[in-house]
Amino acid sequence: MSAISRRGRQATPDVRARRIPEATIVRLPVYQRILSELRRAGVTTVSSEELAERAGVNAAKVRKDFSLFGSFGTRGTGYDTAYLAGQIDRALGADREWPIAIVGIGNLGRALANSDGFSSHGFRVAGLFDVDPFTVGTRVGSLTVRHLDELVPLAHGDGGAQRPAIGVISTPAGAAQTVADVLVAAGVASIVNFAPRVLHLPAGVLVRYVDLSVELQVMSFLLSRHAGVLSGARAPGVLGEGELRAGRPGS
Amino acid sequence: MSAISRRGRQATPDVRARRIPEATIVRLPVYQRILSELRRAGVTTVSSEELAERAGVNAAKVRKDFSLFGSFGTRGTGYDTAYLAGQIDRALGADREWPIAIVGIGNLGRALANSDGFSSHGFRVAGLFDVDPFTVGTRVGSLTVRHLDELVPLAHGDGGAQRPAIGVISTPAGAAQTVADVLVAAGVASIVNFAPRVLHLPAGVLVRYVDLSVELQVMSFLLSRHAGVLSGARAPGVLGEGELRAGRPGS
DNA sequence: TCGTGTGAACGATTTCACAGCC
DNA sequence: GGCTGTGAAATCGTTCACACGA
Repeated sequence: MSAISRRGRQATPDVRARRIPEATIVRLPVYQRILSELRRAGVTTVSSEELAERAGVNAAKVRKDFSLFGSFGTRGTGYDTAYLAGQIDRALGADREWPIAIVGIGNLGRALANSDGFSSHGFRVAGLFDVDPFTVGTRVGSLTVRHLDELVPLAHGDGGAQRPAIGVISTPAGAAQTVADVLVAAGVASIVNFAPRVLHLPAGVLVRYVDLSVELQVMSFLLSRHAGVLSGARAPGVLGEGELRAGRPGS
Repeated sequence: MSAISRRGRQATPDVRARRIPEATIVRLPVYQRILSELRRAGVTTVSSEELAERAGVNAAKVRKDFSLFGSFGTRGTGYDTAYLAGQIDRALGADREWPIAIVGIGNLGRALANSDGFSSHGFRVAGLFDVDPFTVGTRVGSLTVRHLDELVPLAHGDGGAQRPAIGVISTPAGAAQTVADVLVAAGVASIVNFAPRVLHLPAGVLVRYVDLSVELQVMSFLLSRHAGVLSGARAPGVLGEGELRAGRPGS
């Protein structure tokens, strides 16, 4: 029960060891994007207020988010856009190289392979895999799609030099668990799963889920409640009037 | 300051008027998916424990989530899978019809148009729009891609009968704001934006954001911290050892 | 004076723990 | 005896409000 034995408690004010809320991490890419735009426009300094406005959050949140990583701003002036961008990159690990393997080269896999978000911030699409004989061998961007069976030997050859840091699953739901097993066998310990399936994996493997239809479902929930309000008793939904800007950016 | 004037406060225990945490709503689709699998497997009853295990959350959360909508279970037995599934559908508005328009028919738009998540739970892809002359006129599934310019007249003709309930933006980031403006002009008051851009919209328009690369960036954050741990001082990241199952399903 | 950085207050969500019902 | 439903406690995240430094 000492200050250090309890996870999350921190006796030292050492910024590098502070626990960062997941909510903060998710906002960093949004700030980063806005900083890029500002820098492209030649803006060298920005206040938490201005940044908050553009990100659709409030200024206190912006300041608190950054303060978790250190003191990046200048009182009375604001934040230096270039310096701040560099610090966010460092916090997100965007200053390293993260080779990605995408498994499942349907429309979604292709969209991901070609997307900016998968080819910047340190990410590099390093391998594309599928099992469909009509897909294997085709080219997507500058890469040729290989058969999934090649993944394990590839990852173990060469002392693991070709092993991807992150595996992305963009297959139909039915194939997701099998693909995950292959990724684990290849020694890939971080998986981002776009298939709507909860994966069962050995402890120590990191998984993050992206479900393309959740936000649609959240929307239908909100619309139903709204409709309910229009046609009957007042029912406060998730959101009250006035702050209808929901979803990720926007508080 | 009365019980009803304060948003979120509720004097009445009326279940239909209770404020539902967004965190709960986001979990409902996951429960729903698991229930479908169980039902297909012929399972008629499930305990909160079992469901929690499969969803990667804890049992108390499952029970609390459902209790917000009413008492669906039977003490000593568990939940009836069919009945529970029906209740979740009702809560999510999946018992109504939600016509969707997808704007931006690249790989992502095509993936969404063909995905199960956009053709079940009450959703129906009702229109596909783009501005690229090589894309307009092509068929995707059973629909022909139309020019974005057709959206506004279509939505206003016929007394609004053809107006989509939800607009989905799957264009490049640069086009997102313009498309959003068109959707608003068409009278579409709910937007799900897959483009990495914060949208500026009139009050009253609901927006939800899906950023395909955030989870990748969260992953690189986690991996950096991990690497930091391996090569230096102990730093508690977002997650401690033992509960590495992060991302959406999984607490 | 202006705007950051941050304790402290607040609000939301999760977890605990157990009473109540089947 | 087993499992739900739920107040109460604990935890986590947001917002306030102001001291402090440029």
